[in-house]
Amino acid sequence: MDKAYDPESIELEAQAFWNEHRCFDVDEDSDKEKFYCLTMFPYPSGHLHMGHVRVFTISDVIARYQRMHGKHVLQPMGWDAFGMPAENAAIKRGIPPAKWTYQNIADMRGQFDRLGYGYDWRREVTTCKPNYYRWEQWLFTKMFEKGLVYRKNSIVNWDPVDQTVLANEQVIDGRGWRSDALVERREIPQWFMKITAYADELLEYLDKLEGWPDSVKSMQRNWIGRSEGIELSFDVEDEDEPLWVFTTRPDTLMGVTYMAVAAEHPLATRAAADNPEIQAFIEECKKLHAAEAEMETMEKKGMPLGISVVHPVTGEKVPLWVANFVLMGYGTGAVMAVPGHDERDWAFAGKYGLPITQVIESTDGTEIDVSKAPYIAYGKSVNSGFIDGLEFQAAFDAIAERFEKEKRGKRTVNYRLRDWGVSRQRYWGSPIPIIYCDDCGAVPVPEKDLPVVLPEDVEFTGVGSPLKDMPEFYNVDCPSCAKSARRETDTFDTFVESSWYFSRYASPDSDTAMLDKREEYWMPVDQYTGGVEHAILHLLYSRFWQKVMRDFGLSSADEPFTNLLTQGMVLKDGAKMSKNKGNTVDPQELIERYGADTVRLFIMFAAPPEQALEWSDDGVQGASRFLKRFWTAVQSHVDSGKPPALDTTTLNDAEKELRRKTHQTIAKVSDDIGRRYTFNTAIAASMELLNAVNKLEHATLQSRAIEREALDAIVLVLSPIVPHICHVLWSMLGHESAPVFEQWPDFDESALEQDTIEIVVQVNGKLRGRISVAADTDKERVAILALADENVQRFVVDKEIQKTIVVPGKLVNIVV
RNA sequence: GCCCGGGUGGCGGAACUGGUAGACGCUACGGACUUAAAAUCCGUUUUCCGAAAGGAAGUGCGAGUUCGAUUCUCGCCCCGGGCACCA
Repeated sequence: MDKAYDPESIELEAQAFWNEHRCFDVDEDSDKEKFYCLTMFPYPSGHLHMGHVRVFTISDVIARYQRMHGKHVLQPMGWDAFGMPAENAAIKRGIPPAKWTYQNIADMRGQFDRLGYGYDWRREVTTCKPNYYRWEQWLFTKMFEKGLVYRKNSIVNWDPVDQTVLANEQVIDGRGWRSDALVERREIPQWFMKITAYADELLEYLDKLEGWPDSVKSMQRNWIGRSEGIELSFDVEDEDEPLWVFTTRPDTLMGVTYMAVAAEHPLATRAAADNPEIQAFIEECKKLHAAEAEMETMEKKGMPLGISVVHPVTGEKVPLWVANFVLMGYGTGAVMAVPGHDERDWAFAGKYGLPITQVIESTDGTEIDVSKAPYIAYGKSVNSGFIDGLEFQAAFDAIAERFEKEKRGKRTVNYRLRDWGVSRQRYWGSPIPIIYCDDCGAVPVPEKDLPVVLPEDVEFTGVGSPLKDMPEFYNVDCPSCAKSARRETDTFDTFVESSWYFSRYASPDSDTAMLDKREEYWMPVDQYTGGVEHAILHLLYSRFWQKVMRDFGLSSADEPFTNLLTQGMVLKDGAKMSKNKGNTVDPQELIERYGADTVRLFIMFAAPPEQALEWSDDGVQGASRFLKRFWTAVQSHVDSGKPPALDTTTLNDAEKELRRKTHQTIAKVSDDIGRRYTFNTAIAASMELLNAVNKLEHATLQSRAIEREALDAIVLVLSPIVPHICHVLWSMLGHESAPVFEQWPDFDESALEQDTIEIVVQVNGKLRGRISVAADTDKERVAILALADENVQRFVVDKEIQKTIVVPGKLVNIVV
């Protein structure tokens, strides 16, 4: 009696085997080529979702594939354990964030194991543990000493009712998500990391990241936003200090008809002092919340400040305005406005009746009317005195020289990138290791006092941070002068933890250093896989920290991730799965019903990894059906006894054909998994081969040998994707070893050769016939045979042939 | 608003370097097996015309380059991701 395919029992059997042989525990081995395969670690929400299943399966397939190529593969797992959801859960259920988080981690670990992922769990990293975050506190104090961190005022969303800082996500239509109160912008002192000091290197190295998708590199390039321009000063009437602005278009300088400053600019503050209307406008600006998308889409508004600014070339007076779209934190907090040649300035000038003048004309003589639309493109200067007739670069240089000579300006490089604000006014995060002393100022916590441990047993109300109500936490002595001082109660942005965890996996137990020698062996990560939503922030911060760690001598790697795979989201009914929409599918239920292999197979088959994946319950059925067919095919093959040895010299055509298909499939799957990461087409090719095996007629003894070769191949090439069933089938096929220990199969070049090939014949690019020719037929002969085709003749007769294109081995196109 | 993707049958997708559009899977329909159902197996399935052979149209919309365009270029529409305190 045949054994039926029972996913659960064979999956537990395979997993027990891997555990027993410690298959996925790896230590440093300098004799072997290492392969560090990593996924973005999950936030321990407590529930495994389809997005997790997708990303971890992709990575596990790559890890198992590389392993079969003889690589020494490290695949670790850990937890991005700090963050807001734990605080929200604490408010809702009254459980302390730490307790909730640790429980979730325990629950999720079991779910991961059931899916058969090959992790080295000895290296598990949990970011909310003091033995982890102490080292980022330590590096922060080193960065403090080196001047790479600093404190400055910055804007937050303030909920006046809950007395809490809100994340952008918690501001809904300008109101606090829980209180429904109108949110205010508030300036508070916060800690910043000087990522801008690395802007040029972060930009330059993008060109060296050949294993990264172009789209991600392009997004980072634009995010850093390097622009070359000139910083120049305008004198302000009745003021000693000039007003500095940065512009990338100094060639339009003569078209300046007004200037604008941010609401927080000192000139605006001064003008508001004796003008209640300006005061009211500035107040209104402060109501806007901090997201850039809001800034860009809001109605552009402004008010004249009653201050005149002197144009540095003409000496004419232009009015100074305050405008809601000028950002204090970007550039100098002031802009020169050229409405004739800038979209936003043009709209603003039109709205408030400010003059619009033309100072650039097109180089090709196109008519320009700046009263109808601004002319943004580069061109030739006009109405511009000493730069008249000059094109962009010449005008740029002429202005730069003049201002530099007069010491009123200089060439500057400006970045869109801003320094990284790492302070969070939240409880569930790593404490920032700083102590404030009235005499010594901000003092970093000395190394011997690290880590600053976050108290885990707290009352959590959701109003402010509990740390602010814990004198035993914040009352400390100044490390420098021993006077009583106050500990920082802000915590780090959780992006700090995720900016270096990848290195810590190499030395997770090191308690004397952040990283040790083992880091040298494993880093950089060879393959990093994660959601495309992290294309900018996480990946840029990680690159920055890697460079900082390198500069502190902790690592010799310039970049953390050699190859990057950004995976798309899992959708259901066209939308992201979420509890709010009620369109979630619980992976756990599916695993119980169909087994881990079916879930793995479906999620890899449904779409290529970079694309969004549309969930389909029917598709899961299909995956399960395929595995049953696969099981049955192997079983009936085994049941009919041991096949004879393969003798390739005596094969009939059908056998040759199947053998060709076997080797084509090995070649295709190797390329699809190893190079293209198109797991869906690799699976499709394997399905085709199985279909061909089932169709083979057993006319000779050799046919069973051919069938065995094909089945062996399918088991091996599918083993990274559906490792459990393949583990058992491999043993059913009589092999003593297990697929995890096997080498990836090679394909036989000679099996791919074909005697006759099919050539497609087109007339005027339209398919009109097919001809079968010997593989070595020359071009001329192919053209003649093509023309002779009956159906082709119908379209060629009575017409003059103008051209015949022959694509060897593929097609003939006859142009009439 | 800005930056980055995507748009192909009833559905998920394939077509890798400009060369046969729709592989593979799902659904639906028809058939076999069964008292019946499930499961399994066989077949059909882009649309239109045609009994068939075959023909016409067709990859979001509009143009262009080319012997030939899902693929390249330009313009537009729609959908998704990111926009610095969600992770």
